[in-house]
Amino acid sequence: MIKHRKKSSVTAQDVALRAGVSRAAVSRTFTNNGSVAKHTREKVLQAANELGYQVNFLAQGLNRKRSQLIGVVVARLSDPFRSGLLEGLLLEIQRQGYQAMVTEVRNADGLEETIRRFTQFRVSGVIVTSGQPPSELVNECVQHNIPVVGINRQMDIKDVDFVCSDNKAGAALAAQQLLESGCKQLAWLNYKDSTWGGINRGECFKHAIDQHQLQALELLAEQDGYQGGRQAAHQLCASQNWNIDGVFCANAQLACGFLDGMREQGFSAPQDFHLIGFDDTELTGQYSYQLTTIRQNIDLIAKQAVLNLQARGRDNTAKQRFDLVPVTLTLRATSPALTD
Amino acid sequence: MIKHRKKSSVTAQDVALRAGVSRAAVSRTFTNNGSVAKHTREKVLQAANELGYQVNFLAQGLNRKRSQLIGVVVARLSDPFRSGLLEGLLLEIQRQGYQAMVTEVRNADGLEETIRRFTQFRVSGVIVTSGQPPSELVNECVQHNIPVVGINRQMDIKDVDFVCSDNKAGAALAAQQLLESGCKQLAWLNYKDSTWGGINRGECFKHAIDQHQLQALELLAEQDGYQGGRQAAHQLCASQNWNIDGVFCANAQLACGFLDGMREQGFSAPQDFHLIGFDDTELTGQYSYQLTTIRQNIDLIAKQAVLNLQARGRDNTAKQRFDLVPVTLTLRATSPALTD
DNA sequence: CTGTTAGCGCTTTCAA
DNA sequence: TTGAAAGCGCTAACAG
Repeated sequence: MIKHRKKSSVTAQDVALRAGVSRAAVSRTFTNNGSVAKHTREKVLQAANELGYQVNFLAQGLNRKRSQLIGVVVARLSDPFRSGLLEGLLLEIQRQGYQAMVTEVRNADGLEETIRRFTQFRVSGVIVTSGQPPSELVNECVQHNIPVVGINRQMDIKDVDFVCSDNKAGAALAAQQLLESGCKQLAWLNYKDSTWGGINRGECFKHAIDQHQLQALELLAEQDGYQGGRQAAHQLCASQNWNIDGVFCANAQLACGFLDGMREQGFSAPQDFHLIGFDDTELTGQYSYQLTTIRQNIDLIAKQAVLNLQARGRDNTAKQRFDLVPVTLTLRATSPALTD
Repeated sequence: MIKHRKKSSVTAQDVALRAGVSRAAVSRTFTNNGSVAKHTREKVLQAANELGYQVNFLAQGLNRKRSQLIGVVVARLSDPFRSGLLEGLLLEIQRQGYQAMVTEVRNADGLEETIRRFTQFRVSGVIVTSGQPPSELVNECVQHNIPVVGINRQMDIKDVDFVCSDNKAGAALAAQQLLESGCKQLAWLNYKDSTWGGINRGECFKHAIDQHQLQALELLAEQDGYQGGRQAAHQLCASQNWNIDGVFCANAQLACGFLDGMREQGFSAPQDFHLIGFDDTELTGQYSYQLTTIRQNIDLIAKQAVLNLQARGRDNTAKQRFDLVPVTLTLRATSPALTD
């Protein structure tokens, strides 16, 4: 009775044996690395097929000192823009033949731990969509030759590439639209502990209307997201004789909340005021909102992020990059197209 | 001049050398596996600290034939429920000390490729929140001793554990609420190519009202999501003398779309009809919707899923599990609480 | 409790 | 173009 030792998985050795070649030949055909004779290659492929061979990525990565993993840091996926961005990133990462490791991070400690974990898996790159990577950690990545790219983050870290929606252009578009629509009293709504992206948009907005000798009232929501926007609206209405007629918001959630908050008080857009958000999520297009927004090009952002990772993977001496991704104005009901 | 060879990363060997112990001792202290004298342990820890040593997970996994990775299959993250579920899963996966690999899958081929990739990384488990894993692939997992759990999927695959919201209870709650609110003509709205979860809810709903000698009109949306619901409403209104006064929807997106669609035609809930959705996403609670829904307990689902993975990892001979996670009725404006 | 040893499965020089 | 051989960094018997 033959003891048929059941191996848990087929290895390159098994394939080599069956194809009558060496382990090296198998490796070569599967990585398109060295040169393999057409004939050998076919033998290997057939044997592999018959055996159901699959490369062990752990072993491969260990050897190459680099896995085909890309680490992605996310937070607050409940925000549709953020989940949309993640979706875009996943698609692009997969399209380029990588596999995404994703971590939800709640605070700076979490970020640190996460990035450390990423390096332990020898990822090919790290994409940060939330939080500010501590420069010490980034250094660790650089030492391991792991490229890091930040999306919509403050661009103040050495050795990290950034891709960011063109907040300045977006703010200018919003300002232009509001002013050309005849708004006289503008306001800017943001979460009080906003991320850099929001703050940056606000600064750009103020700067844009400053050109017209105007100033924006600054509304700071106590909470983030929908509820924050709603409460901000309530507060605004509670204040005596407010006369705002044009509002620009740091993101779509705030904007929708603000719109609803105003509605609760009996005001609506565009009748009583104009409203422009930022992000253009699915929600903003819905009948009950029909929000005019600045649209971020998620696909492009994702593509650019992965591209940067790859580029720096090839040449880590490249100069730090700051990519601005164009945004567009999506006109809907809350600040409709101008009809000359 | 000493040639100081710059090693790219610190290995257990380096730590061992510095601490004056063997490589094995280092391994032991870091995996809490064998027994280590307190003193040795401390020496190792200190040396590791000084050197900035981090376990190489690729090597560890290769050796153990199992990485601390968990593969998660997702789709259509634009649906808030789905992104919420992913968030819950990420949190739980991390809490249990694993790291999530996530793949967005668009079709059956993609699922197959993905699961294969997961096995190549020797994941500790696979969580499928979208698509139906081909049983052939599942077999491959089982061979590699990789547990698979499906969430809200059809429970018809051998060797896969399932965790699923209690659709039956949810449908019953919805039916009860609608009937007790005085609705006489019920309808059930679903996407025409719905996933199993939706279909199952519908069947349960029909069954529930059947007990009261009632039948539900079946509304099938041509599209999924918000727009599908909206169009379904338009279609309903276009049909002559419809007299529906209570609607149950397969998910929140459809429900919100339906509500908006009806509003566009001049009808609203709860004045003209009652409406209950399924999922209870952030959106459903917003002022403009205030949808009464059946709430799925995402945290529990996530917890249960990871638990099942772990349990089966320990004992893969365990009996196939079908876990039902309780749901609750969240009463809001579109079908308000009964006031006796 | 500790060190020695033999791999895990793959890639990659280096000669042939 | 091919094979032999030396690791990648870690774990897990096994013997002391």
